[in-house]
Amino acid sequence: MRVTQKDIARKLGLSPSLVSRALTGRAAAIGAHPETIERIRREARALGYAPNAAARRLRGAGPPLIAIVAADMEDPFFGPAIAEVVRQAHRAGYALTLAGFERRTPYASDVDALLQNDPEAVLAVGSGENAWVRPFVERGIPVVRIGVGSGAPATIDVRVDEEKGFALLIELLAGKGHRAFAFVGARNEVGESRLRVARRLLQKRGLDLPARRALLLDTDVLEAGLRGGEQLAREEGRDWPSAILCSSDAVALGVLRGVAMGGWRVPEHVSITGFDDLALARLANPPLTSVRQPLAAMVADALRLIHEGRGARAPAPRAPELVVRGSTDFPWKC
Amino acid sequence: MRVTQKDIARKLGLSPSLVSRALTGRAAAIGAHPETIERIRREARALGYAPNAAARRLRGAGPPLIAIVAADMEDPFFGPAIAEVVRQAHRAGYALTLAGFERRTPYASDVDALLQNDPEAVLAVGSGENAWVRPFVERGIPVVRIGVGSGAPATIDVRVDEEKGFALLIELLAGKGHRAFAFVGARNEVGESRLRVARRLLQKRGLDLPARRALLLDTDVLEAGLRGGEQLAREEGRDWPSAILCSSDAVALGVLRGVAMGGWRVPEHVSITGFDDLALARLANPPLTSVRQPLAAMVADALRLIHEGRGARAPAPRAPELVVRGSTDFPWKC
DNA sequence: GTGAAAGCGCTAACAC
DNA sequence: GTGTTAGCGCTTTCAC
Repeated sequence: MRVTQKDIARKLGLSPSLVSRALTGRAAAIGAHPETIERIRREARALGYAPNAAARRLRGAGPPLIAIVAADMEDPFFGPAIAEVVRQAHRAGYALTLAGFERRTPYASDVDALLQNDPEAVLAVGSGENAWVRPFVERGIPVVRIGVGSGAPATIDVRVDEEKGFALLIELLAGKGHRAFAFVGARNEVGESRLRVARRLLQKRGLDLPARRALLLDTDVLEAGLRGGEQLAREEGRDWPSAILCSSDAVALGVLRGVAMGGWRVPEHVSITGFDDLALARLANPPLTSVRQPLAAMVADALRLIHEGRGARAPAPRAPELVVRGSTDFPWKC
Repeated sequence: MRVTQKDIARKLGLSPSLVSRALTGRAAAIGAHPETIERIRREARALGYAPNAAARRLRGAGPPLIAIVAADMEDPFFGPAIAEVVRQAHRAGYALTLAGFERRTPYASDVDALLQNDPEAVLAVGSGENAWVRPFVERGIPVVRIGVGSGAPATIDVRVDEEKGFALLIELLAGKGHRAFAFVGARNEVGESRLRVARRLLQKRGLDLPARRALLLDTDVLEAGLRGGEQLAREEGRDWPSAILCSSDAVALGVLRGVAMGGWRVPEHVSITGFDDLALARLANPPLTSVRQPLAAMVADALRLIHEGRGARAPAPRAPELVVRGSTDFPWKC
């Protein structure tokens, strides 16, 4: 049997309420005997007492709960992102519960499990579709997303400034003389959003992104990069793209491999860029030029929004930082 | 306010107990009026009722809880591993709670949070040190680990057959004519365990693994590979190792980059192998020869052990499967 | 076939 | 300074 406050009270000949007060620090304020408090504390430690989280929550006490929704944990972005969420949430005194959705659009049972835990807020990590959000909104539970949400009802999104990010990348590449661009991503919210942004920025410079070079593939991110890279490298004619923008580092890793399979060398034949700047980007061959997502700041934003509660509005997108590595160079070096 | 069973009962002019029975399916067995049951169900749906998990747990009802402990979520192994755990646990009807430890040896507060949730079992994902396990063992809560645990008290470990894995890799390499081996890993349970295994197997073939080529670095896995690879590539003399065994794919990705920085080409100058066969292994440049960890089977083993409860004994290690890719070839091709 | 009542462990308002 | 009591939402005897 688990040790309860009642057990401690009985053993010490005191009342459960006093034990509760002593153990939650509310006793001194009330004016309890310091010595009694100490006795209680000691006994609790001796018996290995741990408060029952379910009872606390039922009572409305205890730390507020954040339900984390992770849409695609196979994506290398998620580990670091969730790690950061865990770190910060823990420091801020939140309890966490994890829901991994098997499919990108969750089953009802996934959502139910979350609802039953009556979270203070839901934190969706990564981009995705929003239909599942409705029951939470109806109950007044804020749903904050780190990433891009699509569809109704809207989530409160903490975003990186994709406009800024691609502007940096395109400036770098255009400055080196690149004129023929391609884009590869997975067909999901991130891919679609970033393709839109990249295309617009290219057009502003009078650079075209023809449909056959704007690839959104219906697979996971790693596979999308691989296939997209291969597909581009197979393209006939001599007007190959000299630079490939990718929707994320995970995609870019696949593209690096894909174009290598097609016989292209990076960056001699083609320059490739990522987005996010995962730890892995530095280890790619060649190391990946990318744009660093300020993850810690974004998680902090998200927790602040959750703290603010229902009326919170999405903050300004966070500016990313260009990280130039070996995967980009002048076009057609050889 | 949340909708409770009492609300439904009041609205329908029934008692809370009948509502409870109807909603948990225990009503028909007792012999309640089918029509009443249907009315209750309908009303619950109409009001958007969701049972309160805290109340259920307090009562001792509701699904059993597994606490997941993830030691190092930045390691690319964790995303896929946790994804698999979530999938299977969900199907088996377990609720999950996540504890991310900030440090590999957790703070007391991390452990406390877990204890307070009174889990049915703890599932440690990935290898690590065992000191934090004591409070659970004392309370009779089984701690199952997917990976290698070190120190007391022992966890129930679901392991891949490392002996078999390295035997396959070494056989492949030795068969190609490699005689000079090196090993790179991070200084943690996985690295140490796999180095031991690899060294023993090499010795059985009369192959030496000199200390200067058996590298365990005090950093995270990605960084360990990077530094280890660089260090090996800097080695003077002409008796360079022709093959580098890595403790995991994550390490091998770093080594690929590290040796490239030292000017070595893979596999022309040196062959490199991973361990785990992450999705990323296929995308490395060159693609990584590795050994596939049967993750799904191992997670299934872990859940079975949890189901069996206290007396469970560790199952036989699962045999991995060799996956040969481009990072291994004959020695000194050029 | 349905309801009343007790209790899971904890906390807080209200005694004394 | 400390104890008594009620109740969070749910399930389960036990009674009718």
